[in-house]
Amino acid sequence: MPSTDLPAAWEPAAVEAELYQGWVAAGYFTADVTSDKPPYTIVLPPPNVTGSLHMGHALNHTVMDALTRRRRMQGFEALWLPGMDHAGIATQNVVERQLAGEGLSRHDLGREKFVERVWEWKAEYGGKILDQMRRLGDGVDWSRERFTMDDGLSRAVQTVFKRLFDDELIYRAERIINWCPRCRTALSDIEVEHSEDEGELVSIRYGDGADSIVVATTRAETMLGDTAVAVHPDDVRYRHLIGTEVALPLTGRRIPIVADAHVDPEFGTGAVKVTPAHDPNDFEIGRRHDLPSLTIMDERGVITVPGPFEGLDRFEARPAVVAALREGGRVVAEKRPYLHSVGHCSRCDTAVEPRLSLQWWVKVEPLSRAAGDAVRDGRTKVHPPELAKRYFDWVDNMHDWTISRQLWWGHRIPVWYGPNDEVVCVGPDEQPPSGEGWRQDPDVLDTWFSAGLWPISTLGWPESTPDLAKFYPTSVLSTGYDILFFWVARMMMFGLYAMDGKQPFDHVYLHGLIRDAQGKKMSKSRGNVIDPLDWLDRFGADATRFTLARGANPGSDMALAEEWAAGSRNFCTKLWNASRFALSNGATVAVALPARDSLTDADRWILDAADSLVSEVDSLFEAFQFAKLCDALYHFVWDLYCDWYLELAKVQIAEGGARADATRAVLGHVLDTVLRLLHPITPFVTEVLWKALTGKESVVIADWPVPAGVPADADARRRVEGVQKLITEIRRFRADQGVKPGQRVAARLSGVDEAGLAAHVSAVTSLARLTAPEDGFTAGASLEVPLVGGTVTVELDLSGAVDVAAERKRLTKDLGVAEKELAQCEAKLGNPKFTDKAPADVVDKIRTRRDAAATEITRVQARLAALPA
RNA sequence: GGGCGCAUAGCUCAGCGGGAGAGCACUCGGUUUACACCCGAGCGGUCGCAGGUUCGAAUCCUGCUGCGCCCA
Repeated sequence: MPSTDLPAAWEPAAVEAELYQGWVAAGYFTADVTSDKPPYTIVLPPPNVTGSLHMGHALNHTVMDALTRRRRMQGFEALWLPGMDHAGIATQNVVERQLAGEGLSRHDLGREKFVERVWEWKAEYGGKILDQMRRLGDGVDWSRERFTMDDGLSRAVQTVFKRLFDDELIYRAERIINWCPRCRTALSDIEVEHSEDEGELVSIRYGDGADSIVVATTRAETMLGDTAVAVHPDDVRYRHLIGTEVALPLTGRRIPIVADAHVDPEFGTGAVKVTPAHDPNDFEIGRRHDLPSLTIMDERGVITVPGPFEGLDRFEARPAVVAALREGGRVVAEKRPYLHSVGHCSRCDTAVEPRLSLQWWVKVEPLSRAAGDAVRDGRTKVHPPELAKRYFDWVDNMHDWTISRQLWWGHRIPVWYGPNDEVVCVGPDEQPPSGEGWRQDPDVLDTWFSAGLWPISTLGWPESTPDLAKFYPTSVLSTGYDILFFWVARMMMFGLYAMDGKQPFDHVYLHGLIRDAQGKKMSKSRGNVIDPLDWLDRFGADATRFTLARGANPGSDMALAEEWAAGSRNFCTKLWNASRFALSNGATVAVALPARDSLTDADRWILDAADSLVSEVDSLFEAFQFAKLCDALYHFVWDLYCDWYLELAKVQIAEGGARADATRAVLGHVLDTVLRLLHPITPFVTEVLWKALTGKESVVIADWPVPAGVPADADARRRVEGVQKLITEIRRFRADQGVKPGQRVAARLSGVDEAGLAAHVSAVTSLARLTAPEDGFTAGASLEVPLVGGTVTVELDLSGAVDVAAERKRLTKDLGVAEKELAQCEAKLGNPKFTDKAPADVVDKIRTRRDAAATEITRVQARLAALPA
């Protein structure tokens, strides 16, 4: 029946792809660097080239898209810049696995061929996520898509490395680092995840007789590399042993007993074995006491000490060493299982092996201080602000950063070593030294090193490009709070350093983590992962996005389940159907609305509500309150526009003439406003509907709504709310009396004029399914509805027996509510401390409530008394 | 071990000094001319526990219990 071109149902799958291609083809997302508009920039935290879209991405992308789409509509030159990072370890792992399938290792290919192979892999399989972003509707500027291994970005990496090197903020040092024996590379602290694992604690006696000493360890095999035993200098138990030597079991090697204040005498026996090459604390002890460092494993974690354990993996060597010690009577105690903290590689979950090794480091202190200061002095604001503390805790206590990785895929360290131990760092336009004996450092840089440059390198740095001038600093960086340290801290450090102290972003928005319906973390092993692609297929992009945005309360995680997405899909459908109704009834978007005084109460009420919705959505957007703004929109569309205004509009349109025309204009105006407000969150359905409503090109480039600035009509609102209450009470009465919802009931209203609702009788009649009283009308039942202006009495002809029991139950319930209210109010007013100390307006309000409750009680009691027995 | 956060309706969460809210779920009724992905009406909470501050506490403070996260 609707006389519109709109299909009867909203079917996202049928139109989303085409709409998206249309937007891209129209160039809506391509930022114009020559524009006079103020810039608004978001760089996408680059997803991993090996990755595919998960719910965390979907949430983050929804946020960024909503922010940029709104700003674009507000007249900003909005740039949302996409791209990917090269993910050194992950990508190398993927390609090595592929090679392994062919029976090859990367060493069989050699470095150059291997890197070629990675590029081939990227061309064929990499960047799946980019297509998935299109399905989500991401309004990114594809013309500016970047990859961290691109020439320009690589140049940025080399440039900043050289600068840091020359500023002595990059150095090379031999230290204990986190080593992944599977990836065979160093990891930074942040790439190590700790968990409480079951292991063993073995107590071993070193030396014999009175001079022996017992130490405990969870990594027994490391005793092969012990070069001392340490005790606390004040520990009377061992004071006589300090300076002596004991024989290391199994090897017989003699090692000293040293005194070190960092040993905790309370822990275990108070004596610790010292393995400087395989433990960070021991390394420090070794340094203080000038102990040798014995490396006992190779890069795969295989024992290299000549003897019975040589060639064993560390986890095979551990029980073998314990067994040998046990055999020699050296094991004093064994505790198994023993729960202790173990570090794991964040990429492959292998237990990290602390390893002495020569690596490149960033001296972070001056950089991290600047990164902290930018937030401290408000140049960059963190949302929600509570998380700033966590940021400070991190950047203010940051350790130097290991940036070299023993990989082939990545930015190679631009340092050459000469035949006479020369070390030359080469800048981007410099020729590396050549000749006999010169070689480049074989390692590459941590992926986060290039990712940290992302906000500047993508805009063209180190060149002074127009993009950089126009779009830097960026406006917002959005990411999950779990990777605050990865993205935010590093981008801040490098951005500030490279851009002379200009912060890389004005705002940092940190969203929560996605969880399942029970609030549990999603994980493959739990089997509770929800695939956003599945939702995109089944519910559409808009529903997926709305669900995510609606769950995004600042600082807190969100639980997701299919029901949420179904609810959002229902919301889109509701919007669709409401729009079909409006359009089929001739809703229009006029240049100017009819004069306000020619409009009805309902018209003014919904226009005022739409106006305040605009203000509310605006301030919520500014505060990154996505959940609340979604709720506000949902409530307005469903509970105000659909449930009430559309129903009232039916009555007004039925009047015909100017009234109907004005109603069509209001219907269209409000719908237009709502569609534009919703567009940043649900771009697809709003696009189709808005084009149908306005006939214009695209809501993507429409103006963002602004409040009309007309003072709200409080009287109209009061009367509409009175009408609503009256209708609801009649419906309640009908339901209690078992009257079918569709059945029309003859009714006589009185007191309507006194309540100021004379103009609304037809609305009440229509929405409460009433008919005018005719001859033979019998007022078999009646109800009273107290309103602000007066009480309206409704007499109904139920043409049958009144359900007295139901009526008594209803009235009794009403009485109970009123009595409770009265008791509460009187308790307060009877307390002189309350009347003395509470603000006058509060006391007045309670008095008013008390009086209303008292009146209501009298009224309801009278009704109850009048009921037949 | 250090730090942080959370405990409000069956579930997921808002509210954070003056009348306990939302979505979903649930119950009842429904071919009402946009919509059953819907309409109408309902049910449901001593706001974790114990103290304290206040005329007044879900809301502020202290302690406890339970859960979660980050760091070591």
